[in-house]
Amino acid sequence: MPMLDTHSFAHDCGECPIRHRAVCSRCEATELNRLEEIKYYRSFQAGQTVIWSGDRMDFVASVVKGIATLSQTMEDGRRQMVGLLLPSDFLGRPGRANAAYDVTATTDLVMCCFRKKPFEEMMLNTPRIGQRLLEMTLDELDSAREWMLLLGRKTAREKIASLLAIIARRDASLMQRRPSGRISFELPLTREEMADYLGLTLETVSRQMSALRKDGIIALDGKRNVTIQDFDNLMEVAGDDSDGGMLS
Amino acid sequence: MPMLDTHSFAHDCGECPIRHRAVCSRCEATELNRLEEIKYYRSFQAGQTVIWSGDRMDFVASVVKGIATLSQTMEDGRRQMVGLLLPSDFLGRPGRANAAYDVTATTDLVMCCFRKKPFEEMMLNTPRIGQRLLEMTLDELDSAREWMLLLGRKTAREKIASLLAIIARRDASLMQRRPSGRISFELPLTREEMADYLGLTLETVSRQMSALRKDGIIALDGKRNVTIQDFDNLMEVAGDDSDGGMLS
DNA sequence: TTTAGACCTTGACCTAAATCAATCGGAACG
DNA sequence: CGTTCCGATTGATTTAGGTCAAGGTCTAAA
Repeated sequence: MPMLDTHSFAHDCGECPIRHRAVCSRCEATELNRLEEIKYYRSFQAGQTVIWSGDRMDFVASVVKGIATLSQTMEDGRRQMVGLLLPSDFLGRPGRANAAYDVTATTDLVMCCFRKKPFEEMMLNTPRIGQRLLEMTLDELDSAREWMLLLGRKTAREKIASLLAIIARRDASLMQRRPSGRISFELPLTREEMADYLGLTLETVSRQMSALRKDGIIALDGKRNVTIQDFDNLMEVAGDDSDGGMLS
Repeated sequence: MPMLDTHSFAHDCGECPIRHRAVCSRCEATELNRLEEIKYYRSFQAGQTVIWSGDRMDFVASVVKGIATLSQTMEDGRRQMVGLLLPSDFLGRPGRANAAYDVTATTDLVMCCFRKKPFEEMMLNTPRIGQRLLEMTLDELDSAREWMLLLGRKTAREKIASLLAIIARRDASLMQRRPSGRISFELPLTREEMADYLGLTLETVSRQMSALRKDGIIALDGKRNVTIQDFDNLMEVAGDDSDGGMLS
């Protein structure tokens, strides 16, 4: 999970990642020192729940390392993932007291947390933080809407291809290059998690992965290591024209 | 489409609706006069396209009257609605040049537009506008995520019930009361639009509406007038526990 | 009053994906 | 070195919803 940059809300934090750079690029030392005061770290093991939907949530946070998922569950157990939090992504909602989703650590996870009250106060004094947050929230909204197209209208095969494309694209962008041709990466999700993300069952996910392998679109090494034989080809299968960017 | 309140970004605009009140409740006359300067109105007829996905978009806007839909379309014509804009809802994305979705007027529509450049400048000087926008965007994100659960995991019957519940809830809230018991309203959407919204075909929508009628959950008068016999009962059918609030 | 054209409903049939069930593979552990 | 366990795969079968097709209903214009 490499990072391009390690700027942070706080002036000298070496761990919080890129997304916050815009926040601190014109930093005022006093405000940033305050941020430093209200900041603390929390770690979670893979599989641990960060917070349950409906629970009181008195912090906001930023993912430093690892992956977390946002999901909603119906009483009978049907579950839908509604977001993936990657390093640098923001969690929490200023101005709301309770969590709206279950947040779960998919891998080992480190979050940089800020107590909510002082964070909100600071947002008022430092408009740039709010502006950055608005930008990020709009990005997430676009991603969520792209995902709605996938959930509502794509076939199982297209869904799988879309998910693989998104992961590949993210991996490529961390290497600072356009995704194209052959790309390999390790899946950060189990089949069941993929299913919950795509609105499918795990059996269907498994079958479609096998089908894509048989059709030479991807290669599989073990369960987790995926090689995309040709990125453009995969995009074709995904039924995408635009280059949307879910994953947050 | 009644409105509770007609406050606006602009100090003395009698048409822009409630959502913006927080913006101008502490208004500084100078800024608001500037807003007045860059403001203009546009009207659309039912069925007209406000803007196509990918088109240059040099304004942001607020719905004054009528309903607009946001939708995404795949090359082969599959369409998914990703949002509904009701009076007071905001359209547009500060800091992005092109529209991300097709925006279509479902009914006759009046929008209050602001040229984007000056609007963005003003956001910098008037943090409260950005704060309000962040709040609204977070609400929309929650709605979108609730919709993801519906699209990914609910049955056709549950989807229809959910949509009816949402429309009923909105209607009730305009009357300033909690939805309960018997509620009647006029559907603002055709069967096809409902289908595009729910990730179904129009035939399935029609069949499920008939089924709900036969089961005594709803009554239909003509195609558009719906009476919910018992709201709590409908919620049961929708499979909802929480009282989420899509529709924006 | 007829005609035309949306929009909606209903039926018959089909298929993609869900469900149910058996098996496999590899890592962890005694 | 076998056993256990968890995740993944694969097969057989079922089913919810899609597809195709034939009317029906209402409005609006001729």
